[in-house]
Amino acid sequence: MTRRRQVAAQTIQEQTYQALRRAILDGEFVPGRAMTIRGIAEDLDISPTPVREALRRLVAERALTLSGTGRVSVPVMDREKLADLVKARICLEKQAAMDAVPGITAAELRRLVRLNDAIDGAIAAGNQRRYLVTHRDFHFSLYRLGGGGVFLPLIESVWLQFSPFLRYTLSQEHLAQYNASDRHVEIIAAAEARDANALGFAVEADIRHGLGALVESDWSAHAAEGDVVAAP
Amino acid sequence: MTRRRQVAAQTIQEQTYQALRRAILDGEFVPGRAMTIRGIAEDLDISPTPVREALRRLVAERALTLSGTGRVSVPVMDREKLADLVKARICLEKQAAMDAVPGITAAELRRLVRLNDAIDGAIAAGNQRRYLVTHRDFHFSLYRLGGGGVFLPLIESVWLQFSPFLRYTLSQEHLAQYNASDRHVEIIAAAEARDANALGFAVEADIRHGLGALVESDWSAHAAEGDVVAAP
DNA sequence: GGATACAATATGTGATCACAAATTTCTGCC
DNA sequence: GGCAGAAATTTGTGATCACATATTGTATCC
Repeated sequence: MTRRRQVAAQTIQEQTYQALRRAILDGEFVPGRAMTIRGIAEDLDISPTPVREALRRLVAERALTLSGTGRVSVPVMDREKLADLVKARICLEKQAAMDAVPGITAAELRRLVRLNDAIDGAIAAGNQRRYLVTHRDFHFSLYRLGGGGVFLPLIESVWLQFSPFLRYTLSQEHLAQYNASDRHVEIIAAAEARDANALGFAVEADIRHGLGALVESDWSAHAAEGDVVAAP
Repeated sequence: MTRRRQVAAQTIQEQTYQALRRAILDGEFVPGRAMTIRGIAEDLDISPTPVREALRRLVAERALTLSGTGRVSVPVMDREKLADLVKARICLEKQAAMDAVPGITAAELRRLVRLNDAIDGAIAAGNQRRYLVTHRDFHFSLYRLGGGGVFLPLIESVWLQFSPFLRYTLSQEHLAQYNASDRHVEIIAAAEARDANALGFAVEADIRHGLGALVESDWSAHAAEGDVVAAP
């Protein structure tokens, strides 16, 4: 594999970044627990340089946080931050959904329906990781339909910030409660109707009902820092 | 200087990042013109490593863009992107301003007044760079008063994306037009009244009247890529 | 002047190294 | 067991290197 950027070939740095990003989004790193450059490099069987650069990127995107001594970890969640992430999601994702309306096709609608079915399946199976992946895919399939240059990176940064926390916080009860009132169906209906206002409101309601409900709910300090017992 | 993070000491990487970030915000890099790691390292009299890492951060923050061959440059502006940046500013900064209301003090209000005077001075002097600096300071002095963990980095990323373009686009005419209807005075009045709704609307009006007005205005392709003749 | 081919030079990338500081482990004492 | 201190080890940082690729410069031809 050459080192240059070609359509299929990617730099080691980019591959490392994507692997770490995916792992963070899927909640594979315990919040608060430091990772080491050399540890990741050994895991991936590469030199530390691309790891360093990938970590820099993820810190810049707020997926990771840098300690006073240069150590890197997934940040621990707190209630104020969670409330801010909900607000950020609402303003950004509402706008992104509305901007997506001109790009909605029948194929995209079918995709959304399929993904929502997959979300239901993940919840029924109690599979948190699959829930995170399909849920994320559902939302981003919609937002990607608008212009992707400005809003998508902002939204991605926000998702990087709350997803690890979700992995350790969402109980079966939360998921069932969330799914009992399926706002995704409303999102799909508004998208089908190409009604930007209804779509914006449906996305906002989904966020408030989902992540927003966690702001006031009871999650232990351990869940915020990653419940070691519950870790896979 | 020790390499560890102490209250006063910063890593070379962090200093490099801050210097580059400042230069980008102040429009010192011509959009579209590639910079080189070794060039910056030579300018700053350091090795390429911290430059690489700083550039990675700035790419992640969308201040810089990476070409297919790994080259880094300040992105060229286009109309759709500018419109999206305006939308992103409105939703993010409106929320951040409203969240800032509980933190407004008399000293902060005096600071905003002083900064608005400085903006007027920069416009009267036809000093674009000073305008960019004071204008930015005005806005961020307000937004910093709310929780800084989520919204500030998002807003900073957006500002990193449009500020270089402003440097090469804003004419005296634009600045005078912008300042003829001083929305900052309205922002200050709403802040003084601790009226979150009025403040949110004032911030939105300011953005629409300022950056928003540029979406429909006539700026040449050269300005989007940085007008070499007009460069300092 | 423009196009082409080739040579020279520059560039980004990943690897490796050295070193100061941070962290962990070990030892001795109460 | 807890605490303190020392020793050992690990870690992040910046520097440097090698190399494949990209870019620039030069020569030649039409």
